[in-house]
Order: sequence, then C-alpha cells, then structure tokens
Amino acid sequence: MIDIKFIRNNVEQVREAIRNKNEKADIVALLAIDETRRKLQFEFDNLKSRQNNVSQTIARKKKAGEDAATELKDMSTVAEEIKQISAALSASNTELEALLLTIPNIPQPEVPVGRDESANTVERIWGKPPVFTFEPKDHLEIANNNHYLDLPRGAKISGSGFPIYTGQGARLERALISFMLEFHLQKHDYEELMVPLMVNRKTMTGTGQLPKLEEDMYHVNEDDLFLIPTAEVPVTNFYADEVLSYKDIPKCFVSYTPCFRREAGSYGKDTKGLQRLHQFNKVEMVRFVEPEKSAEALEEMLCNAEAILQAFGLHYRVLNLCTGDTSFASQRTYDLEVWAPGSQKYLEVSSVSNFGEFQTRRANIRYKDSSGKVRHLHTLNGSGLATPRLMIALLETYQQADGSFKAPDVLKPWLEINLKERQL
RNA sequence: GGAGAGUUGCCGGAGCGGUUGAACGGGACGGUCUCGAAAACCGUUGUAUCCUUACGGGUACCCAGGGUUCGAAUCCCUGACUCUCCGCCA
Repeated sequence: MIDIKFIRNNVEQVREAIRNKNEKADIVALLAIDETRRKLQFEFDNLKSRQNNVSQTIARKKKAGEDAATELKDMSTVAEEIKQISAALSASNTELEALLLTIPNIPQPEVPVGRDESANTVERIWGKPPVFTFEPKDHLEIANNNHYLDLPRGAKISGSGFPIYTGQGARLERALISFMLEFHLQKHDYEELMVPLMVNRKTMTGTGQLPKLEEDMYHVNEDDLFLIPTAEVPVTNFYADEVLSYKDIPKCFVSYTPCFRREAGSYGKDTKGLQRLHQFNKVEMVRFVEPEKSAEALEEMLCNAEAILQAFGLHYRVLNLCTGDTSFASQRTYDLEVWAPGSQKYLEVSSVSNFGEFQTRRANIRYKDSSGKVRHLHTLNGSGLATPRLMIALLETYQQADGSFKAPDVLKPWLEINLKERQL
C-alpha cells in the first residue's frame, strides 16, 4: 500500500498512477477521511491526556484520605466522551485502511505508459525460432502421441483446466520442477522453502491479491482459507509483522508450489491443452532487499529466470510491461515469453516484478538499517518458471519428425534415474 | 474432538486495579580504564501516531478484539497461537 503521507503530498502523481493502471480509487474520499481521522485523533489524545492527569490526582487524593468526588464526577463525563470519540476514530481508521488497500502501486518512471499489452515494449530477444524439416505439430498432439497427458480424465475428475500428467509426461513435469529448483539453489544461491498451499485472508491481503482479486481465487468457506495462486503469497508473507536486521538482508527464496487460479472471466481464451489452467506447477523466486538495491535485484532475477530458458535452449523474448499491463502491486514488471513453434506464438512463462515497499507496508515487513533506523524492505518476485507453457515450448521445440519427443540433454539426468540399477 | 497450562521489551523473567513504557538479570551499543583485549565501572538501548518550521510535547501499544472502572499489563468475556495429556487419524 502507499503511504498516506505520500498520497497527501503527491495527490496528482497518485491520480495519474491510478489512471495509467486502469484502476479506480476514490482519492477525494480518501483524503477527506484522512482529515477527519486526524481531527478525531487530536481530540482523543487531548481527552486522554486530561483523563490520565486527573486519574493520578484522584489516586493521590484517595491515598491521602481526601475527597475526590468532584474529580470523579468530572471524569465520568470525560470517560463517556472518550468512548464516543474512540468509536468514531476507529471507524475512520477502518474506513481509511479499506480505501488505502484499493490504491495501486505507482509505476516507476521508466515504465512505458499504455492501456494494454499492445503498449508493451520488447526489451530483448534470445535465440532464434527452431527450423523444422517437417510441419511442426502443436504440443497437445505430441503429448497425445506419447501418452504424456490425459486432459479428458482430468476434466472428468475435477473439471477442465486440471491436467493429469501420465507416464513419462509426469516424469518430465517432475524433472522440470527439480531441475529448476536445483538450478536456482546451486547456481543462483537461493534458499528453498516449502510452504502451505492454503493461506488466510490477512496473508492474501499482505501481497495485494485481496481485496481486488477475491473472485480469481479458490476459497474454502469453512475455514476462510484461500488456495494460493502463486508461491509469492506464502513466501513473501514469511516475514510478515517482523523487523529484520540489515545483516540478514538480502534474503532470496525459491519455492515450488502448485498454483490455483479460477481464471474467472477468461473462459474460452487460450484453452487449448496446457495454455491456461486452474492448477499448474511453478517454481517461484522471491527476494527481500534494501530499498536502494531493488532495481538491481530486478535485473538479476530476470537473468535468473532467463538462465533456465537458456539452459533448455529455448527461443524467447523479454517484454517491458506498460503501465496498464503491470499488476496492481507492481512498480515495474518484465515478462518472459517463450516461443512455441507448433502454435507459432510467444507464451508467457515468467513475470518478474519489483514491488518496492508496497507489499512490505501491507504485510508490515521492516528491517533495521545499519544506522538503527527502521524502514520498510523492498520485495521482488519472479517465476522461475511456470511449467505448463514451458512444457509446451519444450514439446514443440524438441519434437521429432516421427512425432516423438527428445528432451534436451540437461534434463537427461532427471529423466533417467534408474533405481533398479542402483540396487535400492 | 475432550481436559489442562501458557502467551510481558532483543532474550530470560517480575509485576497488589492508581508516578509501570514496564522491576531484576542477560545481550547489544557508547564511554572510562588498557599497548591491545578481558574484567570492572558509568551511560544508552522500542514502535506507531498526532501537534510543532524547529526545540519539544501529547497519545497508543505487555497475543488480538470486546467489556467492567474515574483509572486495566493487572479483573471479566470471546478469539488466535503454543505446550502437555486423552481420543481419532495420515
């Protein structure tokens, strides 16, 4: 969330950010409530101060055996007033808080202004589209040829968008997850976390999914818990309500989780095969860094994500997202799009974002810097990567003329583990 | 699911309803001493918010939210979490 003091002093800038992000938020109402709140706070403090003073006088008089009837009578009316103002005050605080949660993060100046994805710019391109001596098939055909997927049965058991990976397909999926995790652990020095897949309302609010995206999440009514749409949520909230030491910073976590998304409102869009799912696997990177270091950390994380695609030898491009395409909580986002030759299009496999102190304000995550000052950290996260579209690109890129699939060499160790030979 | 115990500052740990933002101990930091270090001694050691250009001052916070009271860390209620025992189960 944005600091109320910042909003007070930079109204136009905040308005512009809301506009550029295609959001709606009532700044006028917000400022009015802020004004009322401060007035009430002032009255409350003054009354309390008086009450504290007189209460001590009463104590002294009673101790000395003197009569304190006047003070007692006086204070009972003050107590009543305090009660009323206190109620009004907490009502305004709640209201202000609710409004503040609807203000999006402010995009950084270098983010291109634009309404939708058409205003995104291409940052760079890696590799080239593969050339085939035959007509390349799309991933679903290859998957079906090789018995890698059983989508009809997934639909039967749960509904569309809940895939079943079968046989070598399941093994390939698991290999991707293991490969990416180990890659980040060993080459990029992240620490692994295994986290809960269901989180409470406060946690969802901390990273910014709530209140805006409630409709997009699976919710378990009975316990008021949400299935996570990304590991970002539990991992970023790892330090909620804590004050870290500057010595602990930076913190870099990587976490594999399934992700659950209702995808409300996107029915009929990119539905073929693994393109858009309600449940999918993702390896996520999250960093907690000092404010001065976050811009640099964003570039590093982008490289961390790219390194995976490079290891697989997949052609991709990096997009610099425009204001309208940057998420509610993000200040700046890069998307990684991998080339799927069978479908002849680029598919988003990663989103790498800098959130500044937006999430750490919401989740109350701070650190004490070397001079002893308590400040909000900056958070970043990036997919590294989401598997379904990665699998699409792999299947389509490494398909053979006979309809089979030949995994890139780096994956071989994960696909060829043979316990029988090791006599376990 | 049932029965009990607990939750206080960076940590340990006191705390009768009225100078308790909180004793005492430890840690950390600064200083004295020392060639240096240890020890010893002295001092410092929270966050948020409001008023003020500033100096400074007020208020809130002893798990969370309510209640009783002129006044609550202290009494009452509800909830969360932790621990122990029983039951059930992976």
